[in-house]
Amino acid sequence: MAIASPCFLESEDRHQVYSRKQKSLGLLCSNFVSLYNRDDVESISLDDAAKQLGVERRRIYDIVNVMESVGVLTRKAKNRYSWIGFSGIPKALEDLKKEALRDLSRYPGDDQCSQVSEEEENDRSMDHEEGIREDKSSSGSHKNVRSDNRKEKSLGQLTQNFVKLFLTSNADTVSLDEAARLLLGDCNDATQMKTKVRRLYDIANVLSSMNLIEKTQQVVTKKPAFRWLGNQGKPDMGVTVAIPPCTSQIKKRTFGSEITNLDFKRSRSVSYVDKKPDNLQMRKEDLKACNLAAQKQLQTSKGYVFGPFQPGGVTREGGNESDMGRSKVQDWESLASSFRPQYHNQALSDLFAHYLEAWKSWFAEVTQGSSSSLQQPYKSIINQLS
DNA sequence: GGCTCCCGCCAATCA
DNA sequence: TGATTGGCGGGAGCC
Repeated sequence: MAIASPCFLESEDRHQVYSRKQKSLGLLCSNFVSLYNRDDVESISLDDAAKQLGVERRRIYDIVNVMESVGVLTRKAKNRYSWIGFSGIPKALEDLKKEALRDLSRYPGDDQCSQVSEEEENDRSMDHEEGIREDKSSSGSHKNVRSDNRKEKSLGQLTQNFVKLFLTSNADTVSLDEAARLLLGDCNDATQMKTKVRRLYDIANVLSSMNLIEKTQQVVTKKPAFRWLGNQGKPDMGVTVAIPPCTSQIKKRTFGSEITNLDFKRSRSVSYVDKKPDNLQMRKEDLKACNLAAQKQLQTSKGYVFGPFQPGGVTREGGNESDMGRSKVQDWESLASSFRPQYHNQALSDLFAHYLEAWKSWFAEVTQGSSSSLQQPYKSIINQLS
């Protein structure tokens, strides 16, 4: 991690043009991760983070709330968080998925996520957060109601509900409008929608920067939307920069100064997308399949978590052996014999090895009990790839 | 001109 | 009661 000299940056700042991108929450999140994603980091002071990153504390609250809700860090005390790291994401997502499924069984046929989440949110604040943020103002029901209402609208809770949409819905992509509508339930108030979408933009930026989702377009409408990338964690953050405590106080927006983050394009790592069916309506059988897929996630010795595997173009559910198309098998076979990638990059080699393993297990599952004549072409491919 | 989302006000909550 | 937390929406940058 490179931390530029603050004073150097400040002198450079004067010649920089104000850019929104340089101050985005996503970039701030990347810088935050660069700063703290180390083995020796246990405790994080928000004051310190704000100072190091050259942003006001308010912005740190935004990103830690989102990060906490996906298990990257956890609140320890006032102004203090402990760093868990990206290894905490799979567990948090698993918990979220369980909750979402529990919600579904509690509200069969109800696709209004907001309604589901309200009750569950209270459960979470008690057990998941180990009572740290337990509502201590238990005297007076009005206060409780207000507090719950506030919690319910929190960025962290909204993040979890947003993530649940991906974990349990059939949609490949979700636009923020759709997400806002689903999370708001029956409420169609334009102002509330606008506010909710604003918050979802904030959340989406942070989640994108953690590679949990990526921005894309909806196929039909071409509207901007987000696709779930899964919980592969964050392999590498690259070089980022922390910033200008030379300017002792945070000023109001002034153009051409206060560059708090350097702009850099992170190359996205390969994503391992969870299997996604077609529409946003949650159905029990889909959820079952979704859960099954989650159980099959493979964790490599490197700590990366890969999504469920299935060769592209093969329909597994609802298909039978003969449907798999012998011609397709022949194609793979010829491809495997003619194309042999050489990966000099260790990460790619690991990834390839992972997929080979996944392919083998998928093959074993699919061909279980099938005729040996059907098995033969697959075996041939595996042998060649090995 | 609509989308995106930074920014900071200020209310709620905490210590 | 001062400090911390964070919901909220105005409005500016971006496309």
